[in-house]
Amino acid sequence: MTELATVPVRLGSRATSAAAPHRSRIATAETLAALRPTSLPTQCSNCHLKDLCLPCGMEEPDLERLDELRFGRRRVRSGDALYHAGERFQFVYAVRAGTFKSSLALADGREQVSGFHMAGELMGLDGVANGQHASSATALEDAEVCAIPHAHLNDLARSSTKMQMVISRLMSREIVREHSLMMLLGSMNAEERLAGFLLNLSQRLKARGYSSQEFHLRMSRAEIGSYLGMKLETVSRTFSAFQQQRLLEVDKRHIRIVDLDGLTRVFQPQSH
Amino acid sequence: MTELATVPVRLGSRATSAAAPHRSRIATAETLAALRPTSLPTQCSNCHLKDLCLPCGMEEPDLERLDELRFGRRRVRSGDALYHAGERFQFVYAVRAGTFKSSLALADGREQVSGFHMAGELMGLDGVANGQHASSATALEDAEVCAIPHAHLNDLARSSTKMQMVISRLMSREIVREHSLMMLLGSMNAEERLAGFLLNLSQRLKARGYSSQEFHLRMSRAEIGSYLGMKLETVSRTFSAFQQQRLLEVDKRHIRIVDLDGLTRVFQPQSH
DNA sequence: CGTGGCCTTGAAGAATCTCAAATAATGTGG
DNA sequence: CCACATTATTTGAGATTCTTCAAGGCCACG
Repeated sequence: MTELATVPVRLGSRATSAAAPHRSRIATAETLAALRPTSLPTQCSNCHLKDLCLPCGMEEPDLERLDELRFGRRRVRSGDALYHAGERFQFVYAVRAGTFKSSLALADGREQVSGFHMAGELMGLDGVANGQHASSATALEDAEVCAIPHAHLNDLARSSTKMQMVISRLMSREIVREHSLMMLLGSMNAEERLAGFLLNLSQRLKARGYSSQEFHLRMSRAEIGSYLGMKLETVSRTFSAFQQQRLLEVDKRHIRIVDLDGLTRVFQPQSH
Repeated sequence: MTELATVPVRLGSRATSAAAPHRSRIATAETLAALRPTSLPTQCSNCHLKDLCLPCGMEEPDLERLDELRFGRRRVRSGDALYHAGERFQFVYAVRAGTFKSSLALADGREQVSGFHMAGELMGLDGVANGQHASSATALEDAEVCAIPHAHLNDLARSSTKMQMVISRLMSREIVREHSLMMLLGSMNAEERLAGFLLNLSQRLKARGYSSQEFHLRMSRAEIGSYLGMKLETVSRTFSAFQQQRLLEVDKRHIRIVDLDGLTRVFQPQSH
């Protein structure tokens, strides 16, 4: 659990207090720990993640039904795998706390990271296709998930139109997510990719109530590089370049977005 | 309809008659035309694509239920769009004949191709997420699709466990497909990408009863390049390189795989 | 206080892209 | 059916981007 208490937030020295992070907290070990030890009855309708996770967009009659869903929670220590590629697919996992990476082992032993997942996001849906997980999921910090039996989820989907919509929408969202990543990989250079990555991260953190301007990366340069299709040295160089362009302030894994518009322009160079 | 009668198969001059294409036909305008004008009642259980398409893996009781699904067919002329990104999502489309590309228009006007689809494959599932199509689908040759109302599909899914499984499995398969494409884009060089692309195409053609060794590309070098994240000149050069390595014989869009093992080794350099 | 993991940076090399030109195939309109 | 415009493809040469190899720094941890 101690591996979470990494870089203490000491940006005050360099960060201007100007860009006031409104009603936002920086995602740290403490906020995570706060969610931890309680052993509530696991019910979606009470969950603090209900607007992000499975129940997202559901109204009372259906939401109630969702509580019929019985599932357990599971802690995963930093660095441990939640599941491995090839294992039998039984559960869909919803992240309660912490961050995960999805990855595949390539033939030659290298690893290809295919996604990062944070609170409220679902993992494992790629296992539906063949009944076995197509990728592995590894915790990047101490984490907790809800393990939802896929069979139950299916039962539930049959019981309500709304429920079914929600589930298939979640799967579709995964497809769309990968589409946009493909665009990133297929047609963008190093700066555009990293900018896109950071903006995406920033938005997702914002949606979770954290600061969208200042955050702590849970993944290494190598993992970012694998995800974005570039070498870790290139990731590092690009961070440095952004810093020099006064778009970011970078201190190891601590990132502060100084010029959001600028970063957005890097990501989407309008016309030519 | 005439735009289909493109390159007449005149490979005999260069192709050794040795590598006998067993029970296989080369996908041509004629085979396509053969499927055309009939106006049968549209039923999945009779469909010649039933082992590839929606009904794949379904047994009698469920298969029968599938025939309750009412949907129309639609012809799409070469170059025309079946749907555009942003349009309201109403139908899932199953390709009956012809080939499509999925693509997104980038901010700067360029196009990013995100997939190619052939007979028996479903298109449009990325629209479930937001109720509007996330990409456009364009016919690369005269084509025909079944337009399946998404609402009907959902009704059907609720009626049978098996049916539901099949549908969610299809969506999951899409996720897995994109995973592997991401790996292609993220960690492979030009030769590995093109080899992977050709091997994938080859397999899919084989599954449809066409020759896996000799086929006609429906897409341009630019489209292949966009899909694989490389420039059209690089695609062309890589084709030439493969030809020189005696892996392929290339005549414009006509491809013959001469050394399948060799091509596979290019794709998957074991260890290194 | 030394070790190992992670990150940064430099310099050289390789892969890919850009620009340019030539060729071939296709379609158009007389 | 021909001249002409158009598009797709191939190929070369130089520019650019990214990777590879190498070295050094920082930091947490034992």
